[in-house]
Amino acid sequence: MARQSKGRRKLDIVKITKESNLLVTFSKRRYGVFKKASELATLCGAEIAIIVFSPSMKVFSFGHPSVETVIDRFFSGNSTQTSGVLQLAKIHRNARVRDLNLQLTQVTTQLDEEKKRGEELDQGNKAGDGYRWWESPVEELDLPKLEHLKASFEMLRENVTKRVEELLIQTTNHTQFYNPNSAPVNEALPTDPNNDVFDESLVYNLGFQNGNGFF
Amino acid sequence: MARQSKGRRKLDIVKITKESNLLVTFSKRRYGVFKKASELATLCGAEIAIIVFSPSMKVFSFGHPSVETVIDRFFSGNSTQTSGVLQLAKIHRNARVRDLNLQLTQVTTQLDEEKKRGEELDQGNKAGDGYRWWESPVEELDLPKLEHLKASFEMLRENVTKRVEELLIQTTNHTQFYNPNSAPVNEALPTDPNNDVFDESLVYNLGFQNGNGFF
DNA sequence: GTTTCTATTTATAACTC
DNA sequence: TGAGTTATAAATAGAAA
Repeated sequence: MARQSKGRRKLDIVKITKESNLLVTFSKRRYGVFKKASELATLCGAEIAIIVFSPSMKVFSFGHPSVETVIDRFFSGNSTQTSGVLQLAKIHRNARVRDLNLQLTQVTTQLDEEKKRGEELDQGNKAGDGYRWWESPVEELDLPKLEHLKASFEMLRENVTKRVEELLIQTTNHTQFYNPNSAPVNEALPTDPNNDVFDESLVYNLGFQNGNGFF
Repeated sequence: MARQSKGRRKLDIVKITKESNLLVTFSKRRYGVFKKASELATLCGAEIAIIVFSPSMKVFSFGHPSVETVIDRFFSGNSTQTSGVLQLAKIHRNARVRDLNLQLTQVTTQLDEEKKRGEELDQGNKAGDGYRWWESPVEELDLPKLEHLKASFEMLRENVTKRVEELLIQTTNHTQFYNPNSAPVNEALPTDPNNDVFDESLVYNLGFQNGNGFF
């Protein structure tokens, strides 16, 4: 007699093309991830926050003890009045300066190697300040080096972004669109809990029930 | 010959008491959750951010395309539109289109002054092979250079992120900054799995006010 | 703290209703 | 849509290195 199902099939981890399958898979796997997270929190007493945007940009979240608590802690849990997230990001960054210093040293070594390699390919133009080391391939880097590189990159990017911010505020009249020192000007966060996108996800989340107690 | 292992045993989802086991389990399951998240992102084109605090309050995070991007979008409450630094970049581009020449002139003039001032402070510090130019004051760079730099960051970011994910799961371990004024929460984790919450976090999130300007 | 090696338990892809 | 089924792919507990 014919099998009802071929059972679970191996699946390559590449974007699912078939829309219907993608939807089902997203739903199942999101559930799976949340469940795993819940178990991790319970088993190990860990705190965890997960935010997921579906392909259709719906929001789903899981937090133990709450998303806010964890994210707040992520940014050093030192939120003050103005410019909350920005301030927290700064604090967090400052907290890592010591580590970054060490990392930068290692990155320097790595970059010197890249630089040297680049010079072999283009003797005349790649030495000195003009050498665009960041365009070099990263395929041959190992994980620790990449993490160092990334950490350094994050700091530099923040510095540059901050500077661009300053330039914009100083040299243009667009501060009404973005002013890090004032309250958000748009509908950034609704005040009414019954009137925002999170509630929608809440409704979705409440639709789940399982025996593992993560709802 | 006796079996080396009894194989996987069923495990109740309650807090692990044996310290050594808890540690091992945390490590393995954290990896598992991150991997699942990575697959979800790849398979479904979803955006996802995870932040985990270990029992010892070390931080681990995973994000696709980045933790910052997802959190930023989450707090902006606008899942269709960019905000924060991304919005800044957009505004920036618009500003350039509208008034490129004037802006550049102004910025150039302004930066020339700052550059001069910076050089006075930085005399003789910039030469040499080991000069870490990315530590130099960003104030000395002009707008075009900053933009090039920023674009390069994005490229590097993508390369590195992609590579790291290939190598498995990006696991960023920050050293947590303790706030002496805040009470430790990890001890208060419920042992009852049913105390885990999904929906409450969504409500509580509304208390987190500033959704703009992550950087 | 991590990783390897099994034996099992779980998760889940494809299908059905 | 959402909720089961089934056969198989994956994850992982426990022991040990």
